[in-house]
Amino acid sequence: MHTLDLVDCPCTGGTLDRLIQPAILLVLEEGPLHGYRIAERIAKIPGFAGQKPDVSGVYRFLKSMERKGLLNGSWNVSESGPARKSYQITPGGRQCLAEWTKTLEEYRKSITALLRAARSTMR
Amino acid sequence: MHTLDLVDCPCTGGTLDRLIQPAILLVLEEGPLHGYRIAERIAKIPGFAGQKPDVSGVYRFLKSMERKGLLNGSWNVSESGPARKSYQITPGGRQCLAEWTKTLEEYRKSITALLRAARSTMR
DNA sequence: GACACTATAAGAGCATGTCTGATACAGGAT
DNA sequence: ATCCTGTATCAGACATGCTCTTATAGTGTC
Repeated sequence: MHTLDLVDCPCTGGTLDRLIQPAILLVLEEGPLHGYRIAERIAKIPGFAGQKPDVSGVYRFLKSMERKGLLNGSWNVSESGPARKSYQITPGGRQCLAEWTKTLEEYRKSITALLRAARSTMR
Repeated sequence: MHTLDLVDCPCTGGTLDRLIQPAILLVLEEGPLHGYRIAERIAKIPGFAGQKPDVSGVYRFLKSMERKGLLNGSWNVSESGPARKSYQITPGGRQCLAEWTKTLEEYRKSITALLRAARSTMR
């Protein structure tokens, strides 16, 4: 019998994130920070398994979130090292984060319901 | 003061699904069914708020999941009504569903951690 | 000088979700 | 008979989000 190759299957979780934006808002709620540090900080949130999210994606989200008015960005031309763009959360960003928590709670309910149904069906 | 328009913002949950594939597998675990009925059955899972998923997407997933060997499809040329394609879960599909439950449990942990962090930060 | 690490960012490609439209059958209302 | 609604399958197009690759550039180490 030959085993199915599920390495590239979404069931292994490769396509299941979508938490970067609320994570960014959450990290910036603690204080202004620049892209690279934000990615490192997200990795330290328990449940993210120490995994730094793709920084490329983080930069893209920072840009789009600044465009939407959720963040304010400002360039720090430091004396040493490359220029860093520091982001700060806005009142709109805080509002968005509050909305995110409601949405994530709903979402967690759906997942819990699915898991419960799976457990009762699969035996 | 002008309020931010968060209608199209992902924080309202519009971009946060990704549960259709495990839901399909779960429904088919109960017995073979065709696309339209699968969508209706998914809507009845508690936590999906009675909302039928986009049937167009369901059909697309059924096709791709059949290609991967997770499902077997067969046409029912019924005496009345249009032809229906009935799908049945395969052993590979069961394996995939088992993997999905592990993945979703991990995912739920991440969301829980995010929510906990948000609650402690936002006060 | 080569290499690793930090830092920002654009581009391409893929998965997923949604919307629109095409096709077709069935039943009821006008 | 014609229209409308509901059932049923499916393709095309578009937007969003994630990943991978690549480019640029400064810093520190060997």
